[in-house]
Amino acid sequence: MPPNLREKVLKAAVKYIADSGPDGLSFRQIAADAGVSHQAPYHHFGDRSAIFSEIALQGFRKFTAAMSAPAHVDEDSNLVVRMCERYVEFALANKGHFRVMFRADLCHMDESPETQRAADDAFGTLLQAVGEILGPSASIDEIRVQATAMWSVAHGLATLLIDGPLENKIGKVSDRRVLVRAVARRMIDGITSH
Amino acid sequence: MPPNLREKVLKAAVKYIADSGPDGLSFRQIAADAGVSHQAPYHHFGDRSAIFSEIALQGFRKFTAAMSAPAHVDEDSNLVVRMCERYVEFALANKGHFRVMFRADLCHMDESPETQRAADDAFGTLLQAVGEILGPSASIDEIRVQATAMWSVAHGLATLLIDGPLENKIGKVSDRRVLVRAVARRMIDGITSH
DNA sequence: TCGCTTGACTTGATAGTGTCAAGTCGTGCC
DNA sequence: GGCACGACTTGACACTATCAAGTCAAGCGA
Repeated sequence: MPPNLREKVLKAAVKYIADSGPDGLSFRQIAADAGVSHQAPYHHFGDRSAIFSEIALQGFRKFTAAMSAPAHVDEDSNLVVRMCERYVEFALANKGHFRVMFRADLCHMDESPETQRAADDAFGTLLQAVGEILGPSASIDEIRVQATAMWSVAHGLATLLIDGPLENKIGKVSDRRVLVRAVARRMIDGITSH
Repeated sequence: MPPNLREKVLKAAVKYIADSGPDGLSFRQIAADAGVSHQAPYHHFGDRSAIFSEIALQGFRKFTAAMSAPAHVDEDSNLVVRMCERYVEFALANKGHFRVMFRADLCHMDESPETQRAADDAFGTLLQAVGEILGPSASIDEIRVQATAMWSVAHGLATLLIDGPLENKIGKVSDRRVLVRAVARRMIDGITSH
């Protein structure tokens, strides 16, 4: 009866994870909600970890697309600030994907090279952007350190905002933007004044 | 027969989490390993989430202690760099605790006010340290933003190093120190040149 | 000493879970 | 007509947390 059970299951899983986290996720419950037998989803994903790999794969692709999209008019003019902002906004807008993307214990990257490659691409996007800022004179090591710095800030902010102690303290998008920009500004000042 | 089952269970749980993450943790398995019935641990903790709350509580206390310890001779002279370093080193040295501390879904802070308070204390330590750096002229908002920036960097680095894509890339303590210091230096430059 | 609580368990049962192993059933193809 | 194959279903297994009763020794007031 359902035109595409696979999509339906995937969507339900992402929604559940966004609401309640990945741990309580139950294949059987999803199957019951979709009105199919408890083994129907298993047919499409084979394994509990397979659905997480798939979600992570989608997530990394969406992530890379979001990061490398052309600059919008109401975004910060600075590239690094913009990327930090996008990183955090992506995480907040795609909780269901983001919560899985950095959980190696769920994804089993080694069994899903596609997901691994999508993750590498995502990091590549970051490296490239930082390389552009620093200019051609920067060493690969320098770029790597700066990219790691930027990534850490954005990732730390995102996780603290989603699951951490900042969870309910900064709910409004406008407030979040102010915070992210303020934090990222410090970073970029540090980088360029180096 | 065992002098203190509670401690034994707690220790086993922390070790398991450090090795394999919190998700596969089984009360029954721990009980079996300890040579007691499957309900014995349940008597001490009442609930699966209770043991996570306890671990988080211990973690936050150890964390606060580690952060506010007097400066050691081979540490960076800069306070913020030192705190970032300690943060990351704490996370790496206490994976079992750290993995639980920022997982609100596991801890149920609202049911364990003690753990909540310990977490607040930890954030208080950070705020205080940043306040000292900025001096008495800094506004509370400014301190908060800077503390969040520092926290984000340290937290992002720690999580990326423990479970993220940097997991196996920077294993050596010496390399880690170089990276953390380099990243933190950018931060502090950004803060003081503000 | 009797009765009673209380802490530290044990035993048994229940519901829910992922996963293995067989079916079933309609569609398309040679 | 025969047959493979995708998309399921049904049934069973081992494992899990959790509820509900025991058991059993230590401690204590009367």
